[in-house]
Amino acid sequence: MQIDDVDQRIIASLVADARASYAEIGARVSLSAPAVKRRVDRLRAAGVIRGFTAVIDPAAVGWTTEAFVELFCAGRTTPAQIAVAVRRLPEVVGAYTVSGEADALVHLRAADIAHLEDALERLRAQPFVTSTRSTIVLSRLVDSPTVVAAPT
Amino acid sequence: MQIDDVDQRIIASLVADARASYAEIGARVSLSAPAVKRRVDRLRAAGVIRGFTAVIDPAAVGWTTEAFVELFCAGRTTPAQIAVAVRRLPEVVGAYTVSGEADALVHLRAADIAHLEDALERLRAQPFVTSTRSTIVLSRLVDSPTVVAAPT
DNA sequence: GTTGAAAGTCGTGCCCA
DNA sequence: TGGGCACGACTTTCAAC
Repeated sequence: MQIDDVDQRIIASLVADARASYAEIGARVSLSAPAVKRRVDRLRAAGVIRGFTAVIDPAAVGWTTEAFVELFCAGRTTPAQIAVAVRRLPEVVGAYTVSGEADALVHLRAADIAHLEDALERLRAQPFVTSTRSTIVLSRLVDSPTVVAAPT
Repeated sequence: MQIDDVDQRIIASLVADARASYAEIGARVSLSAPAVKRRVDRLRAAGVIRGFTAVIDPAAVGWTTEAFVELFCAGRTTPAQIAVAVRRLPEVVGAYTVSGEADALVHLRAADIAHLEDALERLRAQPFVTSTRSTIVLSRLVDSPTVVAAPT
């Protein structure tokens, strides 16, 4: 899909505040509210904008422990298999196939160490997982929900 | 702050759709729109809800290359120093101090390999960085913007 | 792409239980 | 706390330009 820089600025506006009114966004990008709505509808239909979400403080909802787990998988494991498996764990907030020694990197978020260990156990129970290497997060320095190009 | 399970369900609603009206959320949690608004205002003021954002397809905006970079830092480097440095790079979408060999883990998102290399160079230019180890993301299996407890 | 008008919905402050 | 009401603003869909 073609995205011009007006679209970019609309996206940046929505990333900064997803509850902004179309009139408000229009003022920032010099467009009328109906014009903004049409562009947003088009961007949503095209899958560029996947949805709108609230950014929650993980600690406030009791999600205080995080880890990154490197996954080492059996020879003929496909990314799709890994994807299916990790999506079953609600503790998984991110998962990627990666270059290097490990086959995948899984980002876990849990209530506490015990919960984390429990999730890790379920992850290791997958038949294709040969071994794992965990790295506990000590503190969160940056955690942008999404970062998009230049603002207004 | 005290969060009851009505708050939890309101949060879950907003995470699922940040543009839902208060009346809509109220219908799901059996509350009137003003009551929902008051709770949301309170949650925002308390920092539980940090804001509302759009979930963007990174590929659609030209952000196609990702990497995780392990940072090895000089002896007396504080997390605050690392935080300041990584926040200066717009390519950083996440950064954490971690247990294990490395001191920090930085999640980068760039337009392409050249851009990634450029960002990495700027990261390595920090005086406290003694060395880095990069892991390129081959594919994104899961990338939840936020995951919160049980839905409605 | 724009404007302007229509009807319906929503946000939000205020008051009462 | 919660709900109800009221007013103004916003959304959304038209039409016509």
